[in-house]
Amino acid sequence: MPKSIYESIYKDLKQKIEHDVFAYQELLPSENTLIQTYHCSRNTLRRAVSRLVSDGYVQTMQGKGVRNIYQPVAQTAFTIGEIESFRESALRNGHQSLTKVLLFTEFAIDEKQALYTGFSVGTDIYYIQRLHYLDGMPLILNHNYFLKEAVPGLTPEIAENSIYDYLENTLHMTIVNSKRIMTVEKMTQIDEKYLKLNAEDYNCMAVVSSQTYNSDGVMFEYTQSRHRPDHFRFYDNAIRKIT
Amino acid sequence: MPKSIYESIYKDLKQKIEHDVFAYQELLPSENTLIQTYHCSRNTLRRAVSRLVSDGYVQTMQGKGVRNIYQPVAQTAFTIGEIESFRESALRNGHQSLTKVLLFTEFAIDEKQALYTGFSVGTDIYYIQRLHYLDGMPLILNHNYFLKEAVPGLTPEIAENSIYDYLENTLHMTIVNSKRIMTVEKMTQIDEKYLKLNAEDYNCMAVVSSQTYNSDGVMFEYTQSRHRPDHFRFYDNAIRKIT
DNA sequence: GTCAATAACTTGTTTAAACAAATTTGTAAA
DNA sequence: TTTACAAATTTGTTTAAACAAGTTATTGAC
Repeated sequence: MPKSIYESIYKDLKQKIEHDVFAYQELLPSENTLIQTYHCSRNTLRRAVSRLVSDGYVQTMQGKGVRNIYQPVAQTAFTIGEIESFRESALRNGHQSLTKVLLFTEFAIDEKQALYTGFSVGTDIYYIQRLHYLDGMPLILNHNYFLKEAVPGLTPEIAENSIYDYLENTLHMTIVNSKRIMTVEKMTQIDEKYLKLNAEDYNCMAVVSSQTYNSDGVMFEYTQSRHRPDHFRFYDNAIRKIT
Repeated sequence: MPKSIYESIYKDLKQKIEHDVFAYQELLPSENTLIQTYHCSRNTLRRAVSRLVSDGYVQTMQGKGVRNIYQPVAQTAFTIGEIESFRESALRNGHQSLTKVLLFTEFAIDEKQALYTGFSVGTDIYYIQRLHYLDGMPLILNHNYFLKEAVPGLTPEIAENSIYDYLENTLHMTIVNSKRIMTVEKMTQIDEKYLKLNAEDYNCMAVVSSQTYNSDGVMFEYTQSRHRPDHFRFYDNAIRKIT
């Protein structure tokens, strides 16, 4: 339920673009026209449009108009590009998801871990290994490090369902942003074992390391997601920066 | 040279954050304070700050303030995250770059190519294969498809230096945005030959496929960049979307 | 001292207006 | 018809103001 005007306009325009109300390469109605359509101010409309620009849906051209450059992406099994849980992504793409908890433990961060996680030495952590299945096939091996004091009462049962659901709906935490780094790494024996891949085929994994912050500005999670390379796809839209 | 006020404020704040004028997890001065510092309106200041949010540099908290969450990333040889040429990226990270043209030809797009490039069937294209070296080591094998009518007068000599330099400074084209998809693919014999990797080590490549648009809303380039997996790093910051 | 209400301060949203800059359209002269 | 100029249309930038919503500091009653 959008709580602001610009969000609802953004969602409406986005939906119209996705459903071909405006053809590819066609110009959207001008700002003045859209202002009358939505009965809003120019700023509010422009705020909505600027988000479509960030999404790579449209492109604004001074003096000309706003061009629709949206083209639907061919969906593979798992496509990421936003902050969403495995469950959400699976649902959105119409797949069946299952999560198996391999390990659920807790410890304090040591010096080596502090380097790659970003947590301070001595921080108390829940460490969880989970295997995510999509339509019965193991796709992602997750190593989660959750800040213990920020995620009280976490249990293996919750981890088997959706931790993010617990965070947002039970603890009422708000997830804000997530810094992610994508790399390619050698497949380990653990990867091979759980993802049932033989290294003769692929011997690499797509690895997404992320640091996630809540609305208090606290980094409460570090996660390394190891993806089956043949079912991995990362989408991004970049806007040319000003020099 | 920033042409607008919000850009110069953005750059100044960004530079201050990178140079530790504000400590990690510290609050930035309040909007009112910064307005007085920069002698600008609240909207202009907020516009600058919102870009820092997009960059993952700061996080705004209603009622509290703006928190610095910037942490410098450990640089590997090649880090991407913005639209920039190989040359630019190499320079920025203080490395020596060299580009070798392997193939320079032209043809019309067929049906198969239309599917993955996004160009229409029959479109005239410059097709270029290039090998990018960083500090003497071959890192990236590029397959460029340039729209011929948008890039007139392209030569192998230009391709050996910087095509983007030619586009921007000679043709005065403005590059606006780029849709990118990151995947992991099996190493081909061509990859193996030119990147001098033996498949016993890594047998995969990090592949970035991109469609790039100019300021006229024309997709003028499709490129597949095949990266050596052990020197590849893709940085991204995601902001939680509204549902 | 403790607690609750109030005030002050912070960021978030929205509107209105003016001017700038780029493009397209219309008009009039050649 | 063509050209050149002016006008209209489009997006881009900036300012000002008002109110909303969340957090923190202060005040005052007990």
